[in-house]
Amino acid sequence: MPIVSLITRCCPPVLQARLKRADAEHLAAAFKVLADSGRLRLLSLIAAQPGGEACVCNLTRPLGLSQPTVSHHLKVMHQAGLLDRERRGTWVYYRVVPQALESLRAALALPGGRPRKRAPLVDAAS
Amino acid sequence: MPIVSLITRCCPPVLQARLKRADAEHLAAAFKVLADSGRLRLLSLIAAQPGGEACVCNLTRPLGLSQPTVSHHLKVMHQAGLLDRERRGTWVYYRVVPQALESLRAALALPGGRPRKRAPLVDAAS
DNA sequence: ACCGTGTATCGATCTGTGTCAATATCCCCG
DNA sequence: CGGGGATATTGACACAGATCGATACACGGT
Repeated sequence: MPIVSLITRCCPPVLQARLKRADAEHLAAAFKVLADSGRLRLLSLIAAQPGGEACVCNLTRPLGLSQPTVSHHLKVMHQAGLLDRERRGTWVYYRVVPQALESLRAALALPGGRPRKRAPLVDAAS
Repeated sequence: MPIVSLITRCCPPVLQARLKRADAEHLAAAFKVLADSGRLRLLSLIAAQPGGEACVCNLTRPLGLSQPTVSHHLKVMHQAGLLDRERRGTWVYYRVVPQALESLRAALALPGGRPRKRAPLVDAAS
């Protein structure tokens, strides 16, 4: 089970309740995945690609990392649930899973923030 | 300059634009601070304390870590800008800096989400 | 079935860091 | 100003992980 799925279903926001040991470890594992500049650039790069997807061949050069390293990072993020992976012929395409980032974002929510249902993302003014 | 201050003023959300190398490194450094279960539990524990503050002596035992280790984690988070530090007599009190977590949270915002102004941190209904 | 290209794994290395015991520093109080 | 408790620093160690070259695997075309 990808680590971010665990986050989504079990971990309250850090500042909202005393984190249980296991929850803290899950969250830490998830943030560890983000705690690398190469991976962050990969996420950003993939998301910026037309169609929101990219194959490894398009990612190696702009990152300045070797192909094995890029492949390794992609694997880590895929296993964490941050990236979707799809093979099409010779190429493998990765795309960002927005909900994954969203659940990590939720874990950092401030306690004051209303527990509001997800609805009103569209705000009235503008 | 604390790392999260850098984030606040320079880094766009990861999925919003291609991250520059330097921005990616700053963000990674910030997430690295969160990528430890002990530190997450410290944050959570401090925030849950009455008054939102805690001295080291109140943190060592529930974490099950040695005093030097706890002190080390607190220092890391303080230098990162996640914790405020105040000495009162013999004791040192730490408290969470909510905007710090907020700016990290902002970095994970989805590209669709509107760039809403920062204003409504204090919400009307208590 | 082979070959070439794209991707993943392996093995090795090297840096970073979480951890603790020991020790130093700071501060209050008598 | 000396003692004791609270916090910080130091030094050492072990483990995790980022990186790369070499190599294995997968797929499509010929």
